[in-house]
Amino acid sequence: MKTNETATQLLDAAQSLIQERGYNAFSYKDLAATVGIRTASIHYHFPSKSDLGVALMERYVQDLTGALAAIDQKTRSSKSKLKSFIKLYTETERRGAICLCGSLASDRETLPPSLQKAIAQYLQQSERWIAEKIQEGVKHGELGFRGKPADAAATLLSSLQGGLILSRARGGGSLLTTVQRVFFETLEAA
Amino acid sequence: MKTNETATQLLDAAQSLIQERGYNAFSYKDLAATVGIRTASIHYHFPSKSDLGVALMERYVQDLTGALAAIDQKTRSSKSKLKSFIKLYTETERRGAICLCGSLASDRETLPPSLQKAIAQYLQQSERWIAEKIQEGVKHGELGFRGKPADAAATLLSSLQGGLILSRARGGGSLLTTVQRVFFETLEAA
DNA sequence: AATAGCCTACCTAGTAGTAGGTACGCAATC
DNA sequence: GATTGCGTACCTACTACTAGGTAGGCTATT
Repeated sequence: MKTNETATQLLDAAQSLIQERGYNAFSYKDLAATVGIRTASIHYHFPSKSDLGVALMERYVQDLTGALAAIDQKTRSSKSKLKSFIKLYTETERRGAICLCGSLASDRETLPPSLQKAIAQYLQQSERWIAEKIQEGVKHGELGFRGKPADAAATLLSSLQGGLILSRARGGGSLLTTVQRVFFETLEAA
Repeated sequence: MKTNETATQLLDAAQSLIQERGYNAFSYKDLAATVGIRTASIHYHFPSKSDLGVALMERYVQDLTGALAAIDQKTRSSKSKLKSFIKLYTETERRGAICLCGSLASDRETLPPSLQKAIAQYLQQSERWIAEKIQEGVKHGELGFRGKPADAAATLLSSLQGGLILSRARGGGSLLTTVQRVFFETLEAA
């Protein structure tokens, strides 16, 4: 098998496992079983577990950048852009998973600094993008929010990340639909 | 040393470790080092790690029940009750920790069912209490919120739990102050 | 004398990671 | 066009260590 293929499979498997169980609750053994190679061979692609984690977050940040660009391109109104963003989270919720970054952030204190940085970067990028869209929406009279866009952005991201965790703890249901509704009630209160 | 004393010390140490690092990232060895006994002796108090986890969540639920009762007793207005509730979280934030229950909820899929139930109970109890206060506030004309109190309650709890995680990922600052501000802006938009 | 609380000494299973080797493909050289 | 040399992608077998957990003994209190 080609390097990239196996490496990609390993990243995919690791991502699923982290989103389902957490960074400290998966092993190279789990990965090996999923991909169909031996644990030792994983070290060829990712010398250490934290190397794998860093690679995973790098890919995740890239995916985010791509997803945000796609939203910006194909959607016009700020409100529908924000809805598309939230949809990224409701899809994760439907899978019964939590955000890779949220999962890693929970385990933050046990992770190497390089991973901690990647986590912060992902969240910061998300937050900034949300704040931009809110600001635009307010500017164009689409949204009637009088507070600071950055405040609403931080709150939305918090409630999405937390919402995923609580949703799973509830054992199902669409908590994020509720979060979205409340969020737009806040923004549209004119 | 008396049983209760050691057991309490073990619970305290375990709680700190879980709030800092997560359930799967602490061991009886860590506990033993903190409390000053051998790992084997911990099994005398808590035969298995999940027994410890369950005992911990039971205590945490009791603490919550007590805290909510105390708030209900000493505070009059719904708004200040909600503020007192949020203060429980800002104190956790200041310690650089996350909620015990939120931490366990992140690791949910790796935990025994008894613990999963305890987590759900804690969150449900919190959510119900918040919803009650919002409903009261609206009824007494204190809060001008037109949506469902249960929706706002679920959203607030999500943003508090998520906020604790994001705040730590940021490496400081008072994100929850922002969350609180946005929350009351939502509630008071009349 | 019984019991509570902790100990030493051990177990099994699993962890990340390493050492050394094999099979194979792809170039450059003869 | 066969040979040499090197890189890739994987393997088996192992190391050193940690995990939670158990058996049985010692000691101080009751």
